[in-house]
Amino acid sequence: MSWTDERVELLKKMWTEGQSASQIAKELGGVTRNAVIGKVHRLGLSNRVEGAPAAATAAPAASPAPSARPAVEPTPAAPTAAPAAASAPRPEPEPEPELEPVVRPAAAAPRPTPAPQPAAPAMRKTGIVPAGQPLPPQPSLNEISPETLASVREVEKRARKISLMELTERTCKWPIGDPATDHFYFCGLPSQPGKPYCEAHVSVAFQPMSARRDRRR
DNA sequence: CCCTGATTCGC
DNA sequence: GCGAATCAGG
Repeated sequence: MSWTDERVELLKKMWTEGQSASQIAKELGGVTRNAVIGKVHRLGLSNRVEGAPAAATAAPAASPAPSARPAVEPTPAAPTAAPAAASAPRPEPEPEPELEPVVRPAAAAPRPTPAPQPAAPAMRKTGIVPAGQPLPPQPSLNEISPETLASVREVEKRARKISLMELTERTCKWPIGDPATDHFYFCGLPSQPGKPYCEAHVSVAFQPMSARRDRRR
């Protein structure tokens, strides 16, 4: 494979969108992520802008780049979409240590069900969508704090939007959209170790008891 | 171990 | 120019 104009264009597009090198490599096919990264650098479109959560601690000490350093400042303030939750004094996006493993199958759960899965994943288990209601997966949004909800919506814009077949042990399996339409897909972002969802979705699937509060409806 | 991007250097 | 190997960090 070679870097045809079309392939380079797709590379630029995906890189700009914030896709990872490996994702781009998979999409292009015939190249490894190394090839993609190498190309990215040669094209000089390194430092991605926008809400780049990257910050991969580049050049810790040795950066012998003689003249390849445009001396571009890494953006003073990088609000990595971290809308500090309920008046948080500290900008710590880290999950509270006291976070109870209380599972909240948001989608209809009269009583505390020990089922560690909201709904869609359950579907995955049986491979069958309960014939009853057309849309069982989506959690009842009225029980989630507006902060978290906003954060999730933001994350879902960046979702990889992968298909069922692309799910792996480490991709977020949170369903997005209506399974009955072609606008359905799975989050696909990196899942938290040992959990089926990414950080954002874990936060809505597993909530501290304290965060639970009735919302008028 | 999984992943990320960065850099080097032989081709 | 290319990209595997390697490095460094999460």
